[in-house]
Amino acid sequence: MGRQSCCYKQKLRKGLWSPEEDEKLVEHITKYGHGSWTSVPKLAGLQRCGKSCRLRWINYLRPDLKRGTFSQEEEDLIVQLHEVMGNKWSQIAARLPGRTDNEIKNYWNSCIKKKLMQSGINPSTHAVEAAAPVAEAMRSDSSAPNSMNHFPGNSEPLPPPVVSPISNTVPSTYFRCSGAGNPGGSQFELQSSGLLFDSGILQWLDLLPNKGVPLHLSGEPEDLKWSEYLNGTTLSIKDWESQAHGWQYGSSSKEESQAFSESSWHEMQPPPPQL
DNA sequence: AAATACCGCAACCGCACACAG
DNA sequence: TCTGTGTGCGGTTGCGGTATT
Repeated sequence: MGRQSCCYKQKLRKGLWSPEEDEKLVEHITKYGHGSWTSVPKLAGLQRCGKSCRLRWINYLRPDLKRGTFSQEEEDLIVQLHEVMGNKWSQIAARLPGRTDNEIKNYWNSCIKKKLMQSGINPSTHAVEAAAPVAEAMRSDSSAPNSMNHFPGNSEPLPPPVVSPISNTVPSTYFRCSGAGNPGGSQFELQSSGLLFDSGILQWLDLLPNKGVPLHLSGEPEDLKWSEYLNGTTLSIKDWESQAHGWQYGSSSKEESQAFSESSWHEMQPPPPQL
């Protein structure tokens, strides 16, 4: 027999929040901050447990929440981050400004998962299991490059392509690469799991210590250059972001990063993402 | 129009961890 | 070192809206 919930013990309200409750909670936190969550309901005059208040605030009432449907770029980023982090929704959410872990989790389970499965991709492993899109065909093609900076049939090293997530394509973990070395100006696709991550290019995602640091999504003028990765001048995403926005991130210690993501978001909001 | 199925999302549950006493 | 408390996280549930029959 499991233990009873905190709400049961204290005979507190459960279920959907009323507008009045929301108003009380917002008013209290706006005035005093949340401090200890267990004391919030008492101080705010709510018949709820602290946990419930915390969840309501984080997932629904926070003023910096974006709401609305996910953009294609957000979806792309979620897929890429999930490939690296797995079901670490809070860590993924920390890199998507204005989105909550719960929101991302729901979106993943209700939408992205299905899309991936329809594309023959295992949403857990991100491995291609069925119908092979272009990238998979390239992978198994003996003429396919064994190094990223070569194109099939071209033994010469190539000028750096610009990498950006493909929009409106499924699966979304593919990158479209274009550059002068791309014969005929056509585009080819690489699957991130097979090439970008395996080659170490995207391992920085793993290493990122800064929670709450939004990733730059694709777009001008900050597209990543492969040569920057290949020749060792790769910026960490932190440095890159700092340079791009002229904004220095704080400490990377667990405590401070947590403090950033949890309570200092309103004081240290980074520049809005270039979506 | 009514019944049913389906889906998305808000909220709850329970576990793990950190920390203070 | 142990214990209790607070907090955060991932998984799951169930409600309400919409689509379909």
